[in-house]
Amino acid sequence: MSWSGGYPEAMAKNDARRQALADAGIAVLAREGSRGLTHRAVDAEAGVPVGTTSNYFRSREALVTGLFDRIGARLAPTPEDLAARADEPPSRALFAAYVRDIVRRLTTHREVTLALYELRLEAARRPDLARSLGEWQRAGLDADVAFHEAAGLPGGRREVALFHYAIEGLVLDRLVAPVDPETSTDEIVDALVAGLLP
Amino acid sequence: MSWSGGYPEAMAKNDARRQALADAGIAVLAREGSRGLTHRAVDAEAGVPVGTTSNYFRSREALVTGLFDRIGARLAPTPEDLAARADEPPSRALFAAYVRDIVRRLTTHREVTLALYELRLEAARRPDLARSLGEWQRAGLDADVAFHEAAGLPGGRREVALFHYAIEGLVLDRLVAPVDPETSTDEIVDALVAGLLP
DNA sequence: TTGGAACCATAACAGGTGTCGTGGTCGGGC
DNA sequence: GCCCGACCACGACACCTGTTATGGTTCCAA
Repeated sequence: MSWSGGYPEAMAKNDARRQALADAGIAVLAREGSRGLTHRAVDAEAGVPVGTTSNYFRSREALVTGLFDRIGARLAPTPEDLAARADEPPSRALFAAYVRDIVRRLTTHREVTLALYELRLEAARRPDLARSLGEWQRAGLDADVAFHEAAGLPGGRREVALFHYAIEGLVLDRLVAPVDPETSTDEIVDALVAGLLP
Repeated sequence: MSWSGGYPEAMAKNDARRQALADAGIAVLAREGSRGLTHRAVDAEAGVPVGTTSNYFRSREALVTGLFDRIGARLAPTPEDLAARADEPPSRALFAAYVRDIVRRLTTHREVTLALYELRLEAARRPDLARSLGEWQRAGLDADVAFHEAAGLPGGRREVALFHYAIEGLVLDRLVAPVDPETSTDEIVDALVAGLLP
């Protein structure tokens, strides 16, 4: 409790290792939940000696923040994701395919997506995290709106946001306990697009 | 819900107290997250001596299950909620009002709703909880579908499920970090109804 | 070669947590 | 009256967690 002597401010900076630890943390977060996310659990998951995670992320708060950054990086659409369909003429069908891709990406990366929901709840009670999360989400929405308008599709920010809500809810449902398992995810997405695209 | 058998033997049975503890647990779960949900924390929240929660819910798993039961009870629509608008002629506007009510109920009971999301994530990694949750959700959807059809509104189970997804996502967004704070929640609900009701 | 800085492994410690046991209190039936 | 069971307060204990300290290792520049 005597930090007056001054512990060297230097913190581990090996970025590859830090990233590996963050990935391990995401895995733990998805598998064990917020409750199981501890320094030692991340150490075990990453197969590194006890204490390593503690060296890289001084406090649990720092660890959570680090995970959030990494999740953002891992879930961000790759450039080719965006470019893939850029040369096709815009259409409702194209948009539907685009949204299907997003949902597929999220449900496929179950681990990362669940970890993100977990962090979202953490943000519900940590204002600083909420701010970061809000900025990140809004930036994502901005990009979606830009894409939307560049494609000449109808609807503005408000309408694109509707998809955001619906997709968030759909993915959570599908990842945890589907209420309507008979209907395929793609069908649902198509129905959403049919209704919500003006 | 199907597990209406007795409590595990040799356990406290005072239902009023058990319920009070569950409510305290919900408060803790919402405020501190899954991580902060401990027997002692519930004791403190409920203002009872240390050990009480442990007496009523022998293990943490039992505690979580108990909370889930209580949340179900607290979020279930009261009969008058359902009957309130039953005598008005069915219309899109009436349905919109109905959905607005639901969303308002969820966002107002921030505590309970956040706790429910928390449990949902817990269910993502505990199959037995996922089963209970699935049954509960499906029962809710059944009721919604019945109401929907009784009101003579267009659309079946699949369409009602779309509302389920959209509302889940919307409420989470609103409770944590709204991406589109300018638009009022009621406006959003109206837009969803306009689009998703066939 | 040597100095030192960054990086890493390990230990230590104070506190928190799940779980079980044990005795005490209270109220209603004999 | 008294006794029995339900209900409850409290303590104990082994384990886990966050955090900090410290000494060793590696590697590059002087």
